[in-house]
Amino acid sequence: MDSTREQLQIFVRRFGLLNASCCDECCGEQVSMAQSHILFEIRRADSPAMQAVAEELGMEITTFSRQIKTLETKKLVSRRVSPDDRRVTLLSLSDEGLRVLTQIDRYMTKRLDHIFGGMSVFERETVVRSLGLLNEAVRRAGEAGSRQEGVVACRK
Amino acid sequence: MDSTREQLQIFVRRFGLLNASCCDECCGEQVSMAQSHILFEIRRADSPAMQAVAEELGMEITTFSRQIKTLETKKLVSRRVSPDDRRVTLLSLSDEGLRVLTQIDRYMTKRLDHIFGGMSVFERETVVRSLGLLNEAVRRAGEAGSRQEGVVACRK
DNA sequence: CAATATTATTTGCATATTGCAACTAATATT
DNA sequence: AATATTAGTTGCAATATGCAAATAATATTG
Repeated sequence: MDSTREQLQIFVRRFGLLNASCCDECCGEQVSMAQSHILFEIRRADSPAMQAVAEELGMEITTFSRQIKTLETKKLVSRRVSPDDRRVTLLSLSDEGLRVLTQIDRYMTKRLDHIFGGMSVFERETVVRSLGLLNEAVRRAGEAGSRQEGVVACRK
Repeated sequence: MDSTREQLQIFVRRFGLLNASCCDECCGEQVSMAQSHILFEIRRADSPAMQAVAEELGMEITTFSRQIKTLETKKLVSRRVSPDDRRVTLLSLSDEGLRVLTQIDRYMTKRLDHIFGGMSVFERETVVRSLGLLNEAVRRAGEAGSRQEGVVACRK
């Protein structure tokens, strides 16, 4: 499990770099990595409330609020008041926002193709399946209220 | 490959949250996530030069320089001039720095144990092996000069 | 049903992070 | 010796972040 922690740490870091270079080099629009995550998540959920997205991304609602403001200014995201609860703001991608995200997708996919290209078909399948397992496991571990029971006593 | 991009994106994000909550909740010292990555990398390499670490982490050397200054102030990292080239600064963890990092390790490992706990032994092995493959593949794809040949024409 | 509590979101403010350009010091090249 | 390159630092302006407080809408409760 020890080397697993290391493998994960390194992998996640490298993937982050990939992701960042993508947001940088890709599309002309200036989209930060945080913002690309936001776009990604808005697309994934269907007209999600601000709360929901912020939580999923582990972002302070306050920071999130400001990011959305920026994305709205850039005309990549639009908001509307929920008909069910007028406190709630629902988010959706504008056509342009979707276009930008699609471009990022394309870029990432191309990079990933390249990375996976060095593997055998069998390896590739194994890896993809593993990612599924991993995500599922993280989700399961998370929903049991990671904050509370996950807290480890480790202050000196 | 499409769903792979999605799986990866989500996984990396969630792992990032795990990591962040760790830096937060764990050890009393105030260590940001970026800083924990720096500690991690200094330990992994042996007395690496600033350049090397900054590059591995994909951090601007200028930002990195300041982070190191902070970590030095916190007495978690120490620097010394390279005997071979006096322009070069070599980094190493202080005892305290190592202690903090070890604490973060413990915390992460415990969390990971929990996550992997929901899997069968077989699944676990598959996943760990896949991570190895993935890292290897990313490394290979990276060393061929990802910047140049990886660039995809995608400006509108 | 009025008073109170809760929830969603925004804003002010202080701090931390980042990127770029310019600078210093040391080493390499010519 | 003059010039170029490399490692690292610093100033400055732009962002991003966290916390506390404010606003507005909905829920709860006596």
